[in-house]
Amino acid sequence: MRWDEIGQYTCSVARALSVVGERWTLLILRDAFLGTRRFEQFQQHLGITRHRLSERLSKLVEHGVLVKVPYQDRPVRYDYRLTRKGLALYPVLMSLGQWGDEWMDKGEGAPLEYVHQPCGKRTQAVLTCSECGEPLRPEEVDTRLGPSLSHAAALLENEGHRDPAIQELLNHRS
Amino acid sequence: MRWDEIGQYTCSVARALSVVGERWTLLILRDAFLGTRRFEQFQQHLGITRHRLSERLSKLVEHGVLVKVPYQDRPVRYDYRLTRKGLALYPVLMSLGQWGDEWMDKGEGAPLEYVHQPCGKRTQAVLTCSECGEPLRPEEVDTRLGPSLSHAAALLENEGHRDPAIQELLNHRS
DNA sequence: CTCTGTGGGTTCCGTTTTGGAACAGACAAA
DNA sequence: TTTGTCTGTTCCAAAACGGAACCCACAGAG
Repeated sequence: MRWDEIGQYTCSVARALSVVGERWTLLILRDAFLGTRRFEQFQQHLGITRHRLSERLSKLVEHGVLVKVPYQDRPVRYDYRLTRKGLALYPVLMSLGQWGDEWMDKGEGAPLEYVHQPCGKRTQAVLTCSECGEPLRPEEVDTRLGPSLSHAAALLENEGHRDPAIQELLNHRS
Repeated sequence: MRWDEIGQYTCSVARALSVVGERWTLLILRDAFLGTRRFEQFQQHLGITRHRLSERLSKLVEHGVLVKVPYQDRPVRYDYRLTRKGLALYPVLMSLGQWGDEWMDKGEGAPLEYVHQPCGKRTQAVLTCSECGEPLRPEEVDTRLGPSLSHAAALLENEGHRDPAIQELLNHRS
């Protein structure tokens, strides 16, 4: 399988990465969350080549993660802004940042701090269960096939086929 | 700036990506979280080439995200297991998956479901404030320089220098 | 009305990184 | 002795990337 085909996996992580998994893309989005909107600014902050930047921005626009909003006519100039789909990536960026803060700080402490306006305190991002609010820990989460997949699995089974990837998943009960 | 230098940014997201930001790496880790431990299994599930897989696994081991644990002698064979550092990436993977579920499901619904054992319910991952427990929304979080960075900024300022990236951050108060 | 500056790109070309497939090595079981 | 399994490594063509130069629309200065 080639990297450009990962969007075809039946896996949400793979599908997500098919949009934001290329070099630079997540850094561009981090910058967008920090308020950057213009081509030049992205380019200066990141040191990415103009060509690459142009390519990445177009792809993000194509996938609806960013929109081009004109901020002047003649000559027409655009801001690149996060859409709702783009804003929904906030947890991804925060989690990455959090992990970097904790495990890659080289002993200097986190470069940035975050203050949660509603409560006014310095905050850290915690991933929690939507149902009970407790932190989600990998050992305490059971993964199982969703309706679409288990339906597909049953069909295959009836026909005597077995998708090895699905079998694996079913076996991962341990 | 070249991609292989992004670890030098003063940015936790960049530092995180310098370890897990290459092609395939996050997919390998997803697989690890689903229980995969052996070279062959990773290779079969992902369809990545053996060469690439070997390279990525070595890098993850080098950075302490995975450890090689022998599961038999003669011939010695290793499991690749998540370390604490690796397990700490769970929020990143879950957030990516969540986003994929919501925005890239092609109308089929999420391929996988998650049950939170302690409360017994199907769950979704929510990023919350460590202090008040409310969901963290990008518009409600103020970003500011951490102690290490603001110290560095002050030093630079004294000497009459200004780091454009830091200035940008200070200006992003909007 | 030419000259310089700015924002946002695109073109070209040499260098790196990938992907695919074959090959290697250590042993176990038949 | 042959076959099979697990974990790699080697080699080469194809794709992605980095750097630098170039392009275009327009604004404002001289």
